[in-house]
Amino acid sequence: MSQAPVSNPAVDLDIPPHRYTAALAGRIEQTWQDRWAAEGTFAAPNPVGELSDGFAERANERPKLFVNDMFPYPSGEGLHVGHPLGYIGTDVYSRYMRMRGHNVLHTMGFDAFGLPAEQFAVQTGQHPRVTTEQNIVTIRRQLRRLGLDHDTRRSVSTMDPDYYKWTQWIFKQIFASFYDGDSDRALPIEALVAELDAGTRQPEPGTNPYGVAWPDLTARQRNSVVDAHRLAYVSEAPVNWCPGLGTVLSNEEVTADGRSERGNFPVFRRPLRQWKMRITAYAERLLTDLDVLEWPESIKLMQRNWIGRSIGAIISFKSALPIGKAPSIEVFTTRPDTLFGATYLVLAPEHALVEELTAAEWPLGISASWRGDRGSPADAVAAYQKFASRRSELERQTDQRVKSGVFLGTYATNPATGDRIPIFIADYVLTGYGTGAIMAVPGQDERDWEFAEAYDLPIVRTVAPPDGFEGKAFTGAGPAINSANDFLDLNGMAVAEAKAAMLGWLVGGGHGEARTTYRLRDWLFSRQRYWGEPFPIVYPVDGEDVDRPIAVPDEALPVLLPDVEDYSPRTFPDDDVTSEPEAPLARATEWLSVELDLGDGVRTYRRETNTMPNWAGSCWYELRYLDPRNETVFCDPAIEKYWMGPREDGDSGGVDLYVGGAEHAVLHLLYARFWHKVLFDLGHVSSSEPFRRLVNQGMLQAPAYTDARGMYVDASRVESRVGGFYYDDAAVRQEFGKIGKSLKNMITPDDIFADYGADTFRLYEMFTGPLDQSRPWDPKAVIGMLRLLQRLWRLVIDEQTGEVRVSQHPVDSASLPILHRVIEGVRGGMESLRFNIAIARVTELVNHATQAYAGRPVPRDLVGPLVLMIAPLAPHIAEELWSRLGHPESLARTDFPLADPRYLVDERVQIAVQVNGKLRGSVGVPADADAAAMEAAARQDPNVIVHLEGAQVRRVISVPGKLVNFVLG
RNA sequence: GCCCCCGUAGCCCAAUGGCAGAGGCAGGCCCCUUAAAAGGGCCCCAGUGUGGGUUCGAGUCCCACCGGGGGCACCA
Repeated sequence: MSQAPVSNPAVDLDIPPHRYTAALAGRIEQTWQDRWAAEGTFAAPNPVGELSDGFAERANERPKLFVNDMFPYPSGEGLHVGHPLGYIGTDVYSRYMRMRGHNVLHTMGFDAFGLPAEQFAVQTGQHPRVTTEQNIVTIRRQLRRLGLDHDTRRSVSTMDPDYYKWTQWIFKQIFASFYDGDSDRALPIEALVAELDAGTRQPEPGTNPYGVAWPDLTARQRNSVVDAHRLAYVSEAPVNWCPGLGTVLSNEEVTADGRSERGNFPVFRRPLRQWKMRITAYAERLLTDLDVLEWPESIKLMQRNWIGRSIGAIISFKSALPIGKAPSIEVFTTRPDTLFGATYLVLAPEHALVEELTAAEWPLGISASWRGDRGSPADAVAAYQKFASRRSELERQTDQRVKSGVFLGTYATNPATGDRIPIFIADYVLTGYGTGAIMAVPGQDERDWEFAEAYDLPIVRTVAPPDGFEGKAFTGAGPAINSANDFLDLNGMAVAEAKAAMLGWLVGGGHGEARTTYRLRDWLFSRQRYWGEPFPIVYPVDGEDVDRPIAVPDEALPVLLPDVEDYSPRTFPDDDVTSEPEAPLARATEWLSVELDLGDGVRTYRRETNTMPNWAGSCWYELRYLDPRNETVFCDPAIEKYWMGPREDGDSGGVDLYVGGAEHAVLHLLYARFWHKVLFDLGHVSSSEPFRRLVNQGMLQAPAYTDARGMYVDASRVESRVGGFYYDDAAVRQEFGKIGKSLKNMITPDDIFADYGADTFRLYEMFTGPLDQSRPWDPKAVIGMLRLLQRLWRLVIDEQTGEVRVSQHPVDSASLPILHRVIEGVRGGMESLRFNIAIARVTELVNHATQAYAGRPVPRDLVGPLVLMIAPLAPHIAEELWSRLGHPESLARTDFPLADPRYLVDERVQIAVQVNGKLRGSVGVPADADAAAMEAAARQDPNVIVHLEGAQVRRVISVPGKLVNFVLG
């Protein structure tokens, strides 16, 4: 590597030949990027295995640190200036911590599967792999140009078969497991089968629909029962079908107004046979383990809300059907105390008991509204079910929540009152929550009140509203009323007390039990798309186990994504409710059918044609970074333990610092926690959480401009003049918004590299505020950081000769306290991720040195620490100056400067003197002056004497080193 | 409708409950320059969104409201 000084070509005679310009910065930066790559400066050694070279020198006896960014989706536009905000933040932090002696792992990969790549590929007619690979090349170049300290050996891409082989392997692990409620963890499915065979365990409720016990089931039935316990399973259930995208979506991918998060298409609920992951089994652990994570409270709150724990009771209502078959209806309620006010029941339209509970004909005297104007209950129910299924979530919103439903013609008995109450179906009750059925208590529930008003049902208050209450349903706290029978009297009790009393009575009488439910639903895991991981699943085409999903053996992994003629998904008109999903892989006719010997001879199987959602690859990528080339295991346990293992008892372990956008609060971050916990339960990882500490970087907003018509104009062509902004001499209006094509305000890092260099760019992005705060990108303010680097450069390098101009003299005594205070401040800023403060401190020192040593060389002992302090922020210029100061080695592992405490305390300080809290003077005292000495000094101040004149001093507040306050009485 | 975060100079941002300003941009003046500026220096600029409260003392803690941003929303 050439160490010949780089200088400016003599193009402009007026600029000093060795001034730090953007052009010079660019040459320095690329030189150092080459050198870092050639020397493997940022290679983080593993304790064992292929990447363990250098562990003894670089890692042994040192603490480790695993810093990770949410990896990017490689879109066609490359990066804009908003993307690197977090990447630079983790880079500064990891460089700082490396200088603090840590073995730091920092790398970057690509979340390469997903919808946009597929859509882009369809548009351009190229294979998504080709376009995605091109995009990755572009982004890798941009990341390198930023000077990030990535260990590039560890980069992964989720579309790489060597990577998705292990995504499929983890899927198999999940598929081969069930959740054991007794030990509260996932266990291998074999353990379940063994216990069922031994009779020490019964199938979970709802998993054995055959009406006979396990020993009497046929082999096929047993398979079905076992499969229903798996953590990854196939089920026929209402799901989010999005005709506009041609695929089903998970709940997390549907917005509150019933549209797809991507593309904003309407979403419909309809029953389809799909793969799901039993994330609900982990609801409680996903909730409680949030407590130990160092995450932003807002993100924890969003996850808590999403998981949505409700504590309440299951209550059983007997139906009044004719002799023989009278099923009980189980409802979930958080307010068992209001049971005396339950005047009707409501089932979701899709509830499993609806058919059974539908009467043959209407009882006498039923009003037309209850009957839905139909001749028979069966007609009314069928019509209503059809109506409900055809309504998109969006329509349900826009209907202003007008309540609708029909009567089944059947009654149930309120176990507390013994009253006969009607059973309805209505779409305000949701299938997937609780038991899909409710007891309606209009007196204490607004929704039930509205329905009761619409259908003229009785309303009984069981909680006394306060005097003067004029509302309808009363949902607040108050004493119970109208709540007594021969065996139970709740009247007068407060809500909590009444709940407990009611629950005791319900349990004693066999009418119900305590129950906690969660809003979280199982994760819909299959997609009808091409560009994703194929499932490692096949189905026998004939025989006893026909159509049973079977995992292919590990040796058959990866199941490669086949090439198909047409990888575009089959999409439909947005509102085509009746359309059916159609997987592109079903067109790969040769791939579809496979001959395998899975232990019972060679047979023919058909492959699963759904693909995994693009969240799958990001559920575990941080683990693959640790051991990216391992061909026998997804990650060596010893390596995982080293980088991610718990630090002490009770610690979750996980990535030490994870930085990314808040938009993944309940998608990626919840799914990744779930997968990680399964891997933990099965003994594959030692950490129980993937990300110990999370920081959300803020969003960068850039100026955008609208013309008189309100249309966005190209921001790069807008000129700023006195009195406003102009585009082609026409006045335009400035606003700030998300950077991107739609606002025509794209700014790419490449532009900034060319105009200022990467170090200036890095400094600017870190300077505008704390990492977690959103801020505007002000194109005109970038120059300030270039000026800073120019001043720093001038302290070390003579702009005319290019010679190093530092002196060997000691730092003068006036500069020492400043130097050490700055060191202290920079450390504080680095550690709290408030790099803006670190930069301000460095600027202070640069400005001080510039003035204090104007016209004479700056001492080496001042410049050295200065260069090291700016190194994490502006690593290229720091390396260059460090090298020119005579150090042959990279500064990446040089100790970060440490403040000498002797210089942090002043000998004398100015303290404020207040009288009644108002500033009246200022006096100098020795820094270690005690309260009495400070008070004595304060009393000497002429202005203070005036204010104390003739007054009674009631109290004196003395804060050492800060102030004295006289409180007059 | 409910929940969370944020309001400090023209702008971006600092300030363990203790003298509101560290740093940068913009603006003004000066130096360097034939000239210019992406060079250097100096200067100007707010009483902390509003109203209460706690305190000797509040930008900081508490309450209410206003403004901005985000999340959730028929979840029993």
